[in-house]
Amino acid sequence: MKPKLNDVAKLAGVSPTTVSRVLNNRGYISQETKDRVQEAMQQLNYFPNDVARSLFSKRTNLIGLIIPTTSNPFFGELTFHIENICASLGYKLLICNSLNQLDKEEAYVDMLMRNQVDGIIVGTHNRGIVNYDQKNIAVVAIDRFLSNTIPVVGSDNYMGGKMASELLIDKGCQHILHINGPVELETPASLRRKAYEDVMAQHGREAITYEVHDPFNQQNHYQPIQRLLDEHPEVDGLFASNDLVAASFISQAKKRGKRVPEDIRVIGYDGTDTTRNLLPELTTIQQPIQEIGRAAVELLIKEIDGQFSDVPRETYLPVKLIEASTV
Amino acid sequence: MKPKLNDVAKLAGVSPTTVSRVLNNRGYISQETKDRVQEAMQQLNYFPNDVARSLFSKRTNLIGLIIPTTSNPFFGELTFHIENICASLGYKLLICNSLNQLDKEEAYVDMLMRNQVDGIIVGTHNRGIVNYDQKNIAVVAIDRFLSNTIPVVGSDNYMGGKMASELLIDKGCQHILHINGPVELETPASLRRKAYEDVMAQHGREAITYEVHDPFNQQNHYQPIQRLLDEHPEVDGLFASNDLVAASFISQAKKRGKRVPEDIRVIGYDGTDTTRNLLPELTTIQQPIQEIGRAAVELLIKEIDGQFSDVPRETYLPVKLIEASTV
DNA sequence: CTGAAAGCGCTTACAG
DNA sequence: CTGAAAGCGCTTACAG
Repeated sequence: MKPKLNDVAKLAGVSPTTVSRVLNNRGYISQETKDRVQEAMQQLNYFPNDVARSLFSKRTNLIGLIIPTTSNPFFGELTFHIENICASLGYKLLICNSLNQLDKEEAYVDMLMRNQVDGIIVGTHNRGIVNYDQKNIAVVAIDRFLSNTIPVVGSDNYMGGKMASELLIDKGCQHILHINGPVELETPASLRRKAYEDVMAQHGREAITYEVHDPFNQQNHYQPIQRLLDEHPEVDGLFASNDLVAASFISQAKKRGKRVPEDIRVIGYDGTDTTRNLLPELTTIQQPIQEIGRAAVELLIKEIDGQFSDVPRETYLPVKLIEASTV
Repeated sequence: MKPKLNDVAKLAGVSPTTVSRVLNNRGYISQETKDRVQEAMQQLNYFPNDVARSLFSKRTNLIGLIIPTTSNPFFGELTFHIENICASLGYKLLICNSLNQLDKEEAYVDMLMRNQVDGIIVGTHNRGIVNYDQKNIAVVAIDRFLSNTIPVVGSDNYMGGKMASELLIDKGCQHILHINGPVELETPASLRRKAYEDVMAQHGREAITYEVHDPFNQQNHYQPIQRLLDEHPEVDGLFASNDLVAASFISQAKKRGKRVPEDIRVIGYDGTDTTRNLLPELTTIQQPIQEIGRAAVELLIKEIDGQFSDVPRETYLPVKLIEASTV
């Protein structure tokens, strides 16, 4: 059987109270008993049961992370950074891949609540249906407005969309199209689209956006891209709202004999390490993923600690243009 | 305050025992009290505290997953599938990115033990230093021999290495080189290398392997690949032990004016969805990631349930050649 | 400096 | 069919 605090107490010839005290380094204890207790712990190979501690303290140091899927490189890297930062601050991560499915997200939130997590970081699309406000728990959202009170962290989407669109203009493209996820005004990411539309308007161009329904599922890229290429054979510039879609577009365009960048210039969004490794030719707007993760965790912990007033409602971190050879 | 079981009991006018019984649907209870209790739970918005339950049951339904990093597409996808399968079986995943650092891995194992996880899935390289055998906990390893008793799950590495090497031979390559991680005989993945060496020997060729020290860090690809290209300008076939290294190789070779596949044929290993999306040209050996995840979880749960005799020591799942245009 | 008691929110024998 | 009691492994007032 696993040794428990009481076993240590007996072996050391002290009360459980005393063992707890040396464990938590709290209160006055003579060096002698401290040594004796520590030796007993060593001898028994004792380690404390955090479940019991949590029951008492009402703190689990557990954080729930709900994202579409770690399979996606952006979320895979975000998860890595968030976990890393959590670990350095003494928090542990419970991971939930919702695939943007509402029923799954709800089930995950229930699970997290029952497990008494101290807070939740949400990076999914649920059209605001899951009501986090009523849950009475610390929440931070990544790139998504969940409610009027839940803080949002993300990249400077408008600036990113602007930089991408203007770059295509500067390169002399005449027919610049855009591919994005489903329109949802509540998402900061739709600002990428807004920026594209604004830039087009400024230059007297028509803004044409095609929608990919679930951008995380590669299967779903095919159809809209085919339609786009069919309906707009004149396209000579494309801004995709994420790198995977940009990659799909490039493949399909090449299959039609189009050359990139000679015939069509392409720019993506995200700039993950994985994309940079696998497709270094892709010009893209790079999100500061580590910083987004850090900000999300730090703000969440402030909420957990009750310092709500220190938490800004919106935090947008700067993006960076990575110009490579598809543009 | 969060309502607790006792609050429900009071509101329903029954004992806590009864509430617990309807919660767990155990024992005989009249339909009437059942209804009354359920109504009280609804009214108070009650949900049970799993921390308290775990303390009693000595079961957390928590599984720890230790991997190098979810940033890597293989591990990102593996994590997704593992979490998915866990969720469908009522288990939750605590994620640990060790970056293959021994001290981190040890700290994570400690943390997991204190949190009373029911089992651990390990997918990292630690040269067998962390002694999982002594930890007295259910463990399954992904592609790694942790000890004589810990079950291993992985792809059929030898077959994969053989298929890759033979394909290059079949395509007429004369100078086939290999890039792999650090040699460590304890890892099943070194079978990819062994297969390459065997195939070369069978065809009277010299086997030449270059090592990338930490294949998960793209920075580390550069030097060995440069050396390879400097020292073996005659190379006309390359088998890389993972797709990211293959991608790095292709980029660097192209910068030297080499054409792929005309001058050098290249084949990778892993075949993740992300690679298939971003670099569909890459010929690769695809691992059955979902099946690996499923097997790992199912075996772990068998261990947790004490059915140790049903758990095979080694499970290797079949790989698949995906032939595209780099070969 | 140290210990006995009560309690964190549940569950399960044991009675009735 | 239902309840009082004890306990899961810890921690913290409260005494001394």
